[in-house]
Amino acid sequence: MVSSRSRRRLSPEARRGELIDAAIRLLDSGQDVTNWVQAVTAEADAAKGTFYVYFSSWEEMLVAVRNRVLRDYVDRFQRLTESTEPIDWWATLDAECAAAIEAIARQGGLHAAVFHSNSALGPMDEGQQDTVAAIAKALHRGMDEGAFRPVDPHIAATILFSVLHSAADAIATGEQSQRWLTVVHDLTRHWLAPP
Amino acid sequence: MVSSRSRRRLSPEARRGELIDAAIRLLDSGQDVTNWVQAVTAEADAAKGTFYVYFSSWEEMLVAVRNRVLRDYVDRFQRLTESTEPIDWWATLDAECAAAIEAIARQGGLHAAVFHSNSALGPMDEGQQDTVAAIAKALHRGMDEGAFRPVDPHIAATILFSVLHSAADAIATGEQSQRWLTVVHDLTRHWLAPP
Amino acid sequence: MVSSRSRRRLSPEARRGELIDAAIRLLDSGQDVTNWVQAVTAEADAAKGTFYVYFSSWEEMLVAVRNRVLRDYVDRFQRLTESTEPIDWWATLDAECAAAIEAIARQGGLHAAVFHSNSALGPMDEGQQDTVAAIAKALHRGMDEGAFRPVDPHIAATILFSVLHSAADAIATGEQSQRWLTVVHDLTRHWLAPP
Amino acid sequence: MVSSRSRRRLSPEARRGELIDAAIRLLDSGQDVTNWVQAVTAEADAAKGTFYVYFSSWEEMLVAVRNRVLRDYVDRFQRLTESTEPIDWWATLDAECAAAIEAIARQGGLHAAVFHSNSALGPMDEGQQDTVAAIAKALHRGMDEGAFRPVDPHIAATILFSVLHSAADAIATGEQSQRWLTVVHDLTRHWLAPP
DNA sequence: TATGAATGAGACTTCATTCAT
DNA sequence: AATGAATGAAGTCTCATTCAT
Repeated sequence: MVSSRSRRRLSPEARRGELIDAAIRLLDSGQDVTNWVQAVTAEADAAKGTFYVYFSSWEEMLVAVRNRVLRDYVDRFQRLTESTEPIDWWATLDAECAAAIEAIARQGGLHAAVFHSNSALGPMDEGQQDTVAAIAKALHRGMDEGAFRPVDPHIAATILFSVLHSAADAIATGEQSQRWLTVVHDLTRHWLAPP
Repeated sequence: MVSSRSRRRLSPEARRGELIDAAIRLLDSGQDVTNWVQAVTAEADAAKGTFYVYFSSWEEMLVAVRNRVLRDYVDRFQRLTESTEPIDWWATLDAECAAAIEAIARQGGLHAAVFHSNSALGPMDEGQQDTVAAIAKALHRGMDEGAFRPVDPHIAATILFSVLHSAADAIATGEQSQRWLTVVHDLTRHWLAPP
Repeated sequence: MVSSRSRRRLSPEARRGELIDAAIRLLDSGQDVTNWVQAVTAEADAAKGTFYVYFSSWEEMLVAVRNRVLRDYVDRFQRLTESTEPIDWWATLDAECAAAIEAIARQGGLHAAVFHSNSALGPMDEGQQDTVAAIAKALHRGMDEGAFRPVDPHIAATILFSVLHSAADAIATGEQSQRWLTVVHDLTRHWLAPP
Repeated sequence: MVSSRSRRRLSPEARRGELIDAAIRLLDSGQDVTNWVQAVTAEADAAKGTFYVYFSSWEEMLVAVRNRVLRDYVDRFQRLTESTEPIDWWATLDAECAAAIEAIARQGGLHAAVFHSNSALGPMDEGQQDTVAAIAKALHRGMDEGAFRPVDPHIAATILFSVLHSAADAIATGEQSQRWLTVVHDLTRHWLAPP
């Protein structure tokens, strides 16, 4: 062993953050890790025991990762909903779809771990619900302003979320992103545009 | 405690079938099993070692389960594609959607295991691809016959598959199935009906 | 590693017995073991995992050891109580005291582990209670037959048990057994002999 | 969460004393503590590291606790031995027995920890020997003054010590203290009273 | 073919102790 | 003197898989 790490004393937030960062990096990398705690602490240049100072189990870390990942989405849609400027809903929808697909497809392993994990967190856990709720709120406002046809916003948001995921998964496994973007664009137009 | 079972001699196919049945029952039950081989053999009233007579690893069993589960779907769509009768595409689509959602929602754990499994089989594994391909073929014929608007059949099938899953997941976690069926119906109409 | 142990297949009772034997041997040896499961399985020429086939934790093994050790005592006193022969109570008492002290002193580590363990088993656990009860019953009969002064049999048995332990501990740490035997003899005479 | 404590500066003796007090409180409480250093420092409202400023290991703390606990007993018997007043030996013996039983029974966990500890300190460790020696000395003087029958004082003291412990254990687990006191009283009379 | 006792690598976790601040 | 974040050796336990019967 070469890199004799010397005790790095950090503030709890900093260390916790470094651990989460390391976990995201590994999750994202798609490597086939079996010993996650060991791998993450190595990646974060910390001792194995340090992990358990901040997380009482690997599950708890997954929750933290999930929260950090979803926060991004929630924030974006929240800003949208709270904005007082006039919004070009269709341009925004297209942009968000493209951005989401691109982001998910890029960090392949991460999203699989965060969303497809068959761990203690069931399908549709809290974090995911928040995201869907944020999307629903935005759609709701778009309907109020007449940009979208009235449909159940919660269900529509859930479907949208799921479609974007499909697209990203497909793109991540090698399908052409342009075709998918076109189809998604076409789907949203036909589905949500007012007559 | 003397077990009532002692060397039940079965034909290999029968024994293998019993093991798969047992696995499906357990997978479907949604119980939090950690020790799968042990649980399945107990459920099938067989000894642990017997498992390895028929499957060389747990992964192999998962493949067998997956194949059996997907065969259903594939068969239905195949029959549709091969039929020479005239088909009422919209009635068929509605019926298939409703049936799929109902089936997936009912057997919650099983589908999670088969589709969301984070095991060696990646997202969009072979079995799933077969299913999607079967749906795509059916959609394709529907387009040829003018019932559906022309869209990329593979992508459309993938999206449909994913939407049905979302619906089933939502229903399984307690949402009202009627509302979802309505929205899915509405979505397919607007998306796929010719102008 | 040299002694490549080859899979020895034993009946569950035999294997369980071997493990308990090994545990008793080690406990008795007084060695300072930290990793008991590892040490016991090595001593029993078994794999570590085998331990957990028969005991779900080290505590459970301790209970088994305790039970086996105490069974001896209980049996002896039971035989005494159930005998229909006339009994020379004082000769018997002296003999039992000497035998008990000798046995306990000989297997120093074992009794310390079994009785002084501050583990989940509180002081005066079930096994110990059985032993005391067996002694009490014998004393009771001795009183009935007029050999002993009437005293509370349960309390007297408890005290006797504890005095014998003290004696054995003292002898095990090097004190002269003859002096102790004399004092115990003298104590029982004065305490229990009828006026 | 900002702790209200911040660098309470105490004199070394005071801080050491607080730590021992905290340890005694916890040991006495009978709670099932696994993490002693952590528990004691929390109880003493000090930081974990502070423990090692005053004790170089947990064993050292146990020694300190033991010394403080045994000092009480030793002092009482020492005073007895050194007193020049005439002593009513039987009244004193009864009183000491009752007091010891009561004290031990009350602080159940503490005495178990101090006397039954299966730690590095064997049975009959130094502290216990001091106590027994102090009792022996008192008995010795009582014999010299003709109050007690001559018996080996060291052995008698050891037995007495052990009997008192039995009584306390029994009372602590719910038996009636009055019965035990009576039997102990009766035992000492018959055993130690001159003819 | 069927069995189930046996295996052991390795995952998970703890906690006394250290040490930079 | 006091702190508490960091450490890592070492313990407990699991479970897919093997193999003697």
